[in-house]
Amino acid sequence: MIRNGTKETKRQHNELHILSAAEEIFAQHGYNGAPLELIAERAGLSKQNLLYYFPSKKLLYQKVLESVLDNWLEFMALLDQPGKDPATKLEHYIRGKIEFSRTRPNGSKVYANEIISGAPHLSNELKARLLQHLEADLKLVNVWIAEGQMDPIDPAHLFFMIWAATQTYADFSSQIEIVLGRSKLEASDFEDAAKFVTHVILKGIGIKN
Amino acid sequence: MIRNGTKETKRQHNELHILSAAEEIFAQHGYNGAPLELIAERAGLSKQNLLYYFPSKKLLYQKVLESVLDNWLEFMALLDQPGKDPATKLEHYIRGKIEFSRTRPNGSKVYANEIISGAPHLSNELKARLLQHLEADLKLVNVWIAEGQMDPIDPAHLFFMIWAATQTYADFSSQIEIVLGRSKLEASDFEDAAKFVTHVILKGIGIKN
DNA sequence: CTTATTTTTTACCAAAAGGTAAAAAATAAG
DNA sequence: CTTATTTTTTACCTTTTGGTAAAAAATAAG
Repeated sequence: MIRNGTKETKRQHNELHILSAAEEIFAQHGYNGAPLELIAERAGLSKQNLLYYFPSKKLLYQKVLESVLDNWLEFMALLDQPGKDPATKLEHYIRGKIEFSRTRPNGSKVYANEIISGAPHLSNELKARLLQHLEADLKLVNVWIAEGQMDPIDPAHLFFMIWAATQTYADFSSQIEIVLGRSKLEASDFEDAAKFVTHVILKGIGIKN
Repeated sequence: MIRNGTKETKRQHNELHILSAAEEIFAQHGYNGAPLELIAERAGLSKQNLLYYFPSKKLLYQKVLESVLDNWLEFMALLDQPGKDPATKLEHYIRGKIEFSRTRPNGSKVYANEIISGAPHLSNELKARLLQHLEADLKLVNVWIAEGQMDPIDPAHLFFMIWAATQTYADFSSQIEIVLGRSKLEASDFEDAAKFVTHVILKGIGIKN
């Protein structure tokens, strides 16, 4: 068995390339509508060669999903956001989510597709991980409410709104592009979005700052 | 040729039944993942018989999409909402969208899937219809801003937020169910959602009332 | 009752697509 | 250079699935 760096690096390189191609094609065509051949072509190899790295379509898809969720959860911890007051932490949280939509729109779309379909491929482990992270965030918001730093709203719905309002710039980009008259959303559009969402939500839940 | 009411009614009845089944199956499996046979089964007839009413899968899908969008646009006209002041009109608008999510979740999912995939089946005619309706709503909000009845925000982003925050209760229901610990969202959940979204958005854009 | 029309069923078909098996080629190790 | 290991290619195979053609059955018209 070969264990040196070079070999491992080449395999990893190929795998990352395939995962990236898969994320794009799955985002555009959905799980069922994405032929392995198209993913392989985008990754620059043959379907059979792709199957050598990922023995099945389902497994490839799950790896993509896992990678996306890992990335998504990075931005999840409200407590870990810079700043001390709720206003700063929430703004960073919202900006993190918008940034995710901007830099990884395909990942967002794959995830959205999966949830819309009833999350048939999402493992219980991933679901648990998501819930666990959210628990901590819900608690923190409840503390803020108890301290009178914001209106007494239901924290769960707050997160539903933040997720929806930020992800829409990735998932529904084709619609937003039409409305804004863009061929593709630009950095300034995402900045506008971040400002807007932050303003409305912070003010809307009565954050004092 | 037979032109009496009974015959026409039977055909229409079957077509509506098929459209309803298709909406459900397309929502759950996406366009490519939805076999005609499954739709036919759900509608209570054979695949070939379904093909008698809708000569192709694409055509069936487009009819579903058209029906959903028609329904969606009904709730679009901000001006037509009851009430005189911005607060009342906006609340009705938001509640209409939430009601759409509650009563036609499958339609919402089909539409979401279509947009996420880049709207490959959405005709220019439907897109134009959507834009036209939105234009009027954007103008109205701009008037409200000019009159100093609300903060000077970008109306387009306001609508993106309202759409996202309301549709999420249909499209992402599987995730929301997990977080709220429900096996299925209940009427009270939608009422909570309507109250929350209305509160945060009206307050967030500085509506005076 | 007979004929015309509509609806449903039966029998197929061709293309797409996921996956397998094994040979061939490339690469690394000794 | 020879051998072992990894990667790529070639050749198939099977199932799924959208769609067609025509016969059969049901229904309505005269």
